[in-house]
This record gives sequence, C-alpha cells and structure tokens, in this order.
Amino acid sequence: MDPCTFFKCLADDTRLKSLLLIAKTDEACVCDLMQALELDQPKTSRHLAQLRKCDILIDERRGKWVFYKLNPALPQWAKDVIVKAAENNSEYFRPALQKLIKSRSSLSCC
Amino acid sequence: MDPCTFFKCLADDTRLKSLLLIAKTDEACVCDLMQALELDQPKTSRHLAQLRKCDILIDERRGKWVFYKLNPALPQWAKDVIVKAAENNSEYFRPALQKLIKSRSSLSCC
DNA sequence: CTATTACATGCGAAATTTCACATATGTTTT
DNA sequence: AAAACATATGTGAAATTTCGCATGTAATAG
Repeated sequence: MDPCTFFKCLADDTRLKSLLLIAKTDEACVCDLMQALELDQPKTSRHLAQLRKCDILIDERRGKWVFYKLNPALPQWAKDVIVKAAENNSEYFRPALQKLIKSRSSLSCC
Repeated sequence: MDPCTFFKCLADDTRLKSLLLIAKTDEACVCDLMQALELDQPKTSRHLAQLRKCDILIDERRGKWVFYKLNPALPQWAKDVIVKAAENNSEYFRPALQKLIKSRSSLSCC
C-alpha cells in the first residue's frame, strides 16, 4: 500500500466522511451513506468503489444491500490514521453521523 | 484544521515525501529537498508553500536559506499521522533520504 | 416471468490540481 | 552598487479528479 495512494483516498470530502462514518459505526450500506451525506446514488457508490479498489474497504452483499466495512487486512498504521482522524474530528462528520443513526432507527431502510 | 484539507496536503508525492523527510530529519532547506527529490526549484518551493499556508510546516530564514520544519502547533493527531506514516513507509522515501544525508555530508550546500 | 429495489459503471463535461517557464524578491559576496 | 545565489510567485497549459446523467447488473417481491 503506497502511502501517497492511501492519502489520496482520504483527500476527498465524500470519501473521508464515508470512511469516518464506517469507522465509527463498524459498517454501513450504500443507502445509509447516501442519506447521511445527502448525496446521489452514483456518486456515493463511485467513491466507495475507489476505497474498495484501494483495499481500504471491503464489501459484502447481504440480500439487496451491500455493506462496506474497513478491510481488516489494512496495515495497522493505516487503521490508526483512520481511527485517530475519526476520534479527533467529530465535528467534521457529526451531522452526517446523526442522520445515519436517525435513519437507522426509523423503519424505512435496510 | 479541516481533516479533508489536511489529507489533501498529504495526497501528493512531492509534498508527502517532503513532509516525511522533514519529519525524519527535523528540518530541511529548500535546496536539500530539491536535490533529495530531484525536482526543480519552483516545484519544490510551491509545494512547501502549500504546506506552510495550511499550517503544517513553518519556515525560518537563516541567511540565504529557508528552513522548513513541522509546525509545533499542529494538532497532536495530525503530528501522529505524519510520524506514523514516516515510521511505517521507510521504503517509500528511503532513496530520497539517502540522497539528502549524502548531500549534507558533502561540503556543497547549506 | 415481470416489476421493483439497491447498487455499479461507461462516458463526456466541468472543476480542480499540477506543471513549466518566466520573473520577482530577499540575502550575501565582491 | 553590481553580481550571484536561494527562494517565491504570476500565469496559462496540461494532467488529473470529480460530477452528472444514462444505463447496466444483481437480488428480491409479486
């Protein structure tokens, strides 16, 4: 894992917020993230695909839904970067996190 | 310090290598980094300027030379990211580090 | 089998980033 | 003061990234 490639993956608002949300909540499906970040479906999916191709996330289909989570095979330093970023920038993605929690507690999705 | 802006700063080969070299050697002047990374002067200077404007580096003029070092006021998590990246990716910037050490031990520069 | 829901991707346009060259600024040397 | 050296920046072109829309694929529901 080239560190420059890794940081490029974190260097976009959509990808970074998606990653931090997943780091905080263990896993999320595409529709969770779409709603939480108020993005359209192709945009959400494309950024997740990039994180998957770089082996930062893994995906797992469960029925109609695809869930993304951190790749357990990620080098420890890279996991640390993501976790530290999440721990120290809660304001950055708090609104998104609250929407995600809210939409999960409703009966609408996944 | 917006985390996305921070990661954008690390998401470029020139800036990342410059940062990791500075993290490893405490400080470096522009001509050090030019030679170590085999870059032209404006390119080197411009990337350092970006890191300075984002408050990741501070600069200090000493005579003809300008030395760059990590901003001590950086949030701890951000320092940790840089240090961890340097500790765990030595192959990524080893050739540059060796050139830097070599050019310093010669009498040519700074 | 058809329709619907959830997600992925091809592709050209738009936006952003990076680069190269020229030139400007600041410092020392002579 | 002039020349030389080290660094910074203006500017437009080139490269890369991101976006939006249309379309494709996979799974479930009826």
